[in-house]
Amino acid sequence: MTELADTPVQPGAARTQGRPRSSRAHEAILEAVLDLLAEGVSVETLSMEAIAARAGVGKATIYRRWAGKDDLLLEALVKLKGPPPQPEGDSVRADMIRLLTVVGPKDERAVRVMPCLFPEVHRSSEAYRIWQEAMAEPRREVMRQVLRRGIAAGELRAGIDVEIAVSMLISPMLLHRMVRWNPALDGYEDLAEQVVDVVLRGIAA
Amino acid sequence: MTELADTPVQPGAARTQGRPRSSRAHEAILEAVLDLLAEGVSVETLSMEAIAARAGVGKATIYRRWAGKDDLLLEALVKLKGPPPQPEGDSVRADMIRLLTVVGPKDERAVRVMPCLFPEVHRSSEAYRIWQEAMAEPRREVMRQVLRRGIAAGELRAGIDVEIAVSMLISPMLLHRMVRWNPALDGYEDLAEQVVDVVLRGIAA
Amino acid sequence: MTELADTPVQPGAARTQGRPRSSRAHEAILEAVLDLLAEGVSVETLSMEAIAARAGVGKATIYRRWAGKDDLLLEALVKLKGPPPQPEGDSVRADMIRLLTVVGPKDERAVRVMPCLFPEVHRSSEAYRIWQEAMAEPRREVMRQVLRRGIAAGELRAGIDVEIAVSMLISPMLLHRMVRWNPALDGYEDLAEQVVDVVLRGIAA
Amino acid sequence: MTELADTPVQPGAARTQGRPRSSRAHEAILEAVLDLLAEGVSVETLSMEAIAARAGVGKATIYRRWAGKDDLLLEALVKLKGPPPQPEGDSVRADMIRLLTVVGPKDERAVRVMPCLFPEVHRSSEAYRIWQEAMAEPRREVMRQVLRRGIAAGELRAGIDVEIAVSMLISPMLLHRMVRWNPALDGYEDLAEQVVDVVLRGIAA
DNA sequence: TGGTAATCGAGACGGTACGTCACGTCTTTCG
DNA sequence: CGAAAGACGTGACGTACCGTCTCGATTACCA
Repeated sequence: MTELADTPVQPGAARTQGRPRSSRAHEAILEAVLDLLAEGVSVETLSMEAIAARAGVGKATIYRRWAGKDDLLLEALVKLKGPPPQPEGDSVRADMIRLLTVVGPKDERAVRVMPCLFPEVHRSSEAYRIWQEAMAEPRREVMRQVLRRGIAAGELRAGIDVEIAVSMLISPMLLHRMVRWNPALDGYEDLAEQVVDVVLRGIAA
Repeated sequence: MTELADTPVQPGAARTQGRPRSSRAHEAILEAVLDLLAEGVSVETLSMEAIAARAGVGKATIYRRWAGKDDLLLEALVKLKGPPPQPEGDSVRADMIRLLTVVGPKDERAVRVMPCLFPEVHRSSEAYRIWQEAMAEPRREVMRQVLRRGIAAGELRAGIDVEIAVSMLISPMLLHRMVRWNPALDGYEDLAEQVVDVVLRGIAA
Repeated sequence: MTELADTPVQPGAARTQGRPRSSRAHEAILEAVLDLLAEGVSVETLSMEAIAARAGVGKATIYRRWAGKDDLLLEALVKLKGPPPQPEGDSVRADMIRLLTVVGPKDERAVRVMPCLFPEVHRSSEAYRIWQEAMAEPRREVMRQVLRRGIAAGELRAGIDVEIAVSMLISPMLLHRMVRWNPALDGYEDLAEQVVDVVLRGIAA
Repeated sequence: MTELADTPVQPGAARTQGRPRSSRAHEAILEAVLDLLAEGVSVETLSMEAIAARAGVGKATIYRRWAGKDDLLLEALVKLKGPPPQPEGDSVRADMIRLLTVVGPKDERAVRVMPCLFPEVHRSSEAYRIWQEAMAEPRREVMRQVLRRGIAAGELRAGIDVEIAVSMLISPMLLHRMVRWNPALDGYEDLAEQVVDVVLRGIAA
């Protein structure tokens, strides 16, 4: 295969000498990971060799950038999820329901990958940090703002604990999407609505 | 190593001829899995060879009993968790809080293993089935009964959806224990109390 | 590929437990080495992976038996050379010429491999030992006997140093066959004759 | 590392444009090769990357000058050996013994490298050519002259084959020095003398 | 009581993937 | 434009496990 072109990655970094790292290779690797996952390869059976072959890249080129499979997977997933959705401000209830139900266009792959990140996130503090910063915290922050707006508007009680409310809203949805924790909920198309209703009533003014 | 004795396992099964399977080997294998996990071996780096060596058992003896690592791990975890706790019936609130905070004596190992089961549970329908039957459903059932008792006693509104309430109660605790999903909640020793309070107010009569 | 059958190798050795090593695999590996060499693969470009693939064997099966490529090559060559030729006893001169010119049926491969053993023999004392015992010494011994018979018959001077004579007879032939050390000798079909004549005259009675 | 100065090599060559090649780099590379060998790195484990690093040179700078490792090694060895010794003319016997026993000051490295050249010399006709021209032929030529002088002086028979005599004299010494072909000769400090005596007697007038 | 049959620990089997290393080439910046 | 630096695709290295398959040696049941 002909070698990848050479747009440098990290142009302002300390490394200035030598041939710069190819951004095309970088992208090709991340794309290969997501492609293979989309084709049904499970995260456990996903091999670095297959990724390298699919990306048309040497294994060393992957290991030059990421410490291991988990590291790579994490970045691929962060790239996949993209920025969190923004509330429209109609009402706390409507905003919340929308936030809990938005599904990105490629979320099919995300649903497959996310459960596989749990072991890694549980084990590595670095993975945990990335995961929190890139995925969890931005989404929590959006919900905090919605709740605070509700408090300011008098919809919600002033003394409520925003963190707990956020966790209570997201957790059931997350577990349901990820591992279908309670099969009895499978029929609920309006699960988000019901969760929001219970929590909002629980913290209403 | 000297061979394990041979108290038969599955004494009433169809296999009647030949040497019966050693129940000592069975136990030794499960113990080896839990020991290795307790010693800090992650589930991903846990190898069948290490298990066999630790248990003083041939690899074939493991594969004769379980289909693979996931299968074995699941059984080890079920054995570890034991039966779900029983409510004492004081009040819905007190029972719930107790159910959400009980920690078995060996739960240190369980916390380590559980996140690693998520990928497997997400992928394999058989693992999902076992996990639901042996771990999730029994615990959900206990909580359902508490809630129904609350309805019968007039503490809770009659029309509430028990399944949703159960999921809303457990999910934040589960995610917190397993992956510390919201780091802001780390300081809450009374997290269970607060979650229960919000939900109960949300579904109060 | 179906697994190789299971005639044990080293039947009297210390290892008695476990599945015995397959002698078929052993043979297949050595054959693969010689086949690849015969097909023109140089010793430097000969890879363990190619050997394993050709032999239909896992790489571990090779490394279980030999420490590395050199070790394996040495055994393959010893197998290739076979036992040294035997003199017929006509006369010292005729016997010597025959010994110096005999070429085994597969010597084409031997000529290719032998020069490649020199670095290894020079570096590893173990390789040196095997090479001496299996290849060099048996051939030297045959020549010693011929010379001693010549002394006993009065053809050769009694005080000659047999070791030096042997080295002087073999060395020019060896260097010529292996690296064509002196290109001016290329045309000599009767090189062995001439070498023998000079040495015999030099040590004649 | 600071760049090497740039005294041009080949000042009169066709390349006139651009920066001339640094003769310092050339020397540094050859020195690096010999240094690494002297430090015990075997020829097989000697890597171009290590040479470049030791010489403070980019790999491309090496490949710009030599086709590969063998090419480079050959030049390093030729540089190491230096010109062949000159006979003093006392007598054929004394000259020969001196020629066969001279050991250059750095021959320690030469002894290590020479056996490693055999595979290369056997395989590559280009390596063979360089080796013959730079190392073997000059030394053979010196010995031819000594022998011819002996013939002219009536010391040696007129009809002898000089090429064969040369090969017979050098070969046992070469094999002994390089691979200790016959361990029984290890104790001979006067091996050269004995070899010369046998050959001279064999070709005496 | 002696044969039959399945299991035992042990470890070799053909494989796959690992993470590293070196190859020889290519692409930067610097002098 | 040559220099160093170092990334590139390639491919072999030697190791670790995978899940399967012999081995000889134990057990139990059943005749």
